[in-house]
Order: sequence, then structure tokens, then C-alpha cells
Amino acid sequence: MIGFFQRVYCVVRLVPASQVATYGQVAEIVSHRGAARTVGWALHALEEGTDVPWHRVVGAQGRVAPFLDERGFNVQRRLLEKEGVSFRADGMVDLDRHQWQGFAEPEIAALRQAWRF
DNA sequence: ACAATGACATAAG
DNA sequence: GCTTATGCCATTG
Repeated sequence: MIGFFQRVYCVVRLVPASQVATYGQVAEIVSHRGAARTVGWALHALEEGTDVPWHRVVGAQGRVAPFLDERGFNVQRRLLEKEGVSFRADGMVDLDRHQWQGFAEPEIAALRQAWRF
């Protein structure tokens, strides 16, 4: 049984480039009951230079984290745009085009089996 | 054991 | 679009 944070990181690494998942989606896979808040906590704990593509996780409505770089640009948005993710006029990710479809039940079961979770 | 802390989600005003 | 309020949950002190 690996830890909760490790499961979060594992799932986030499985999100393909140019696609995004919501905190709730990740939580459904790594937790019995939706632990969306704690997913955010786990990503917040990541260090700079991590290999976990944290920027591919957004809020339920496509909201990105409000972190700005030294030039005032949103860090998460810039990373996503570099992968080809398009944004709407209101600053949200275009979920209709880029939301990850997630896993089917058998795949989720296999993951939990591997985790003994 | 308890309380506080969030990069959440949803609903309501 | 905003702000609250409520439910939620793993981690930390």
C-alpha cells in the first residue's frame, strides 16, 4: 500500500500531454470518497522541477491555479498553452476539447490492485 | 485524540 | 461573474 500522495502523483503522470484532468477526477481514482481537496494539497507539496505534470490538473470548471511568474503570467496556463491547450475568453481551460476521459472501471481496478488499495 | 489547514466541489444568494 | 456556506479528506502539529 503506497501513500495517498504517491497515488496522486502516479495518476497525474498518466494524464496525456495536451489534456487536463480535474481534481475531482483524480480523487475518484485514488480515494474511496472524493478527496479533491487533498489532491490539491498533494500537488501543492511538489517541488520545483518535479517530473509530475501537475499543470494538467485543473478545477472542475477549468480554473487554473493563480500562481504567477516574475513577469505576471500565470504559470499553469503557460505550461498548458505550450502543450497546445486552448483557453476560453474567461481564462478557463476549454474542457470540452481537452478534458481527459479518465479510465474505465477495469483499469481503475487494476491500479488499485497494484497499490493494494 | 483534536484542531487546523488547503491549488476542491457544489449549491445558494 | 462574485461571495458564503457546507461537505469533504489526508496530513501535520
